[in-house]
Amino acid sequence: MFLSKENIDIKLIEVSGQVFRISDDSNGGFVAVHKENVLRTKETESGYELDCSKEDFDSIWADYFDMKTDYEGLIKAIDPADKFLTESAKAGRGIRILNQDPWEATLCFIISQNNNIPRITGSVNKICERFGKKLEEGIYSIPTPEVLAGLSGKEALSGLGLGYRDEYIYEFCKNYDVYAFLEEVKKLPYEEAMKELMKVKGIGKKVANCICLYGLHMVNACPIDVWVKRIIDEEYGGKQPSWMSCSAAGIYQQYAFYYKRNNK
DNA sequence: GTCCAGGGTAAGC
DNA sequence: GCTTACCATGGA
Repeated sequence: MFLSKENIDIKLIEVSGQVFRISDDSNGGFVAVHKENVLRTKETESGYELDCSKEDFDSIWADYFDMKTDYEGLIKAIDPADKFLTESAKAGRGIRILNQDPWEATLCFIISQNNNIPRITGSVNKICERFGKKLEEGIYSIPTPEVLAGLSGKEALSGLGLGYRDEYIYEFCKNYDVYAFLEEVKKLPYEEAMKELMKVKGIGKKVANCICLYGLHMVNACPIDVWVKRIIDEEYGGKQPSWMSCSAAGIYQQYAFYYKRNNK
């Protein structure tokens, strides 16, 4: 089906640092993997040609791409006196906060700590290839927590570039009923969800905020990493701007993160 | 060789 | 509560 390019830009979403399961394909399009679904898209002038039916789009991908949220309205609500956020939203218009699978977001953002985006993507691809389910030629799902819990030890995760994070992943899968745990956390208000997530060894404040934002779609969650710290220091004189604690903080954070990392 | 990357833990104060 | 050493890895 055809998806009109109204406040959605898959290229920007791909490079915005929120997801590690969208990639370029060999002929100018994109491949997105969500749970065990694969979506191939080709960009045209006015939108995207998607290789799925309207029924599949409505039941699977519309929620994934967060089509119900009014991003245009959020951009209009930005204080015009805030030059940095205004510029960020202008540059990042089309970015949306995906509804990733909660376990996918948890795994990817545990890997993300003290790491960089190309390396994170590499590790995620490798762990999918080694332990995930083959969906198509060269495309694998995120491995289930059960599969990882069934390994003989964290040593079975070596060679994936995980570094010291291998233990965090293995122990979490071993000690928790991961899906049930994340479902319960999703029902909690933000502050309590953060508290529960941070009880897990390897999940601190920043990673917990990423799980809340990208996996549980709590868009008030505002992950503060080295780039957002830089934004606070260099763009706001060291004082955290009020939008970082508003009800859509995570969405504005995404525009700002993208702009700071790519354009400045 | 050093520095950095979407940080967190544990130990020390 | 707040600092600090240390953690594994590859690219710049």
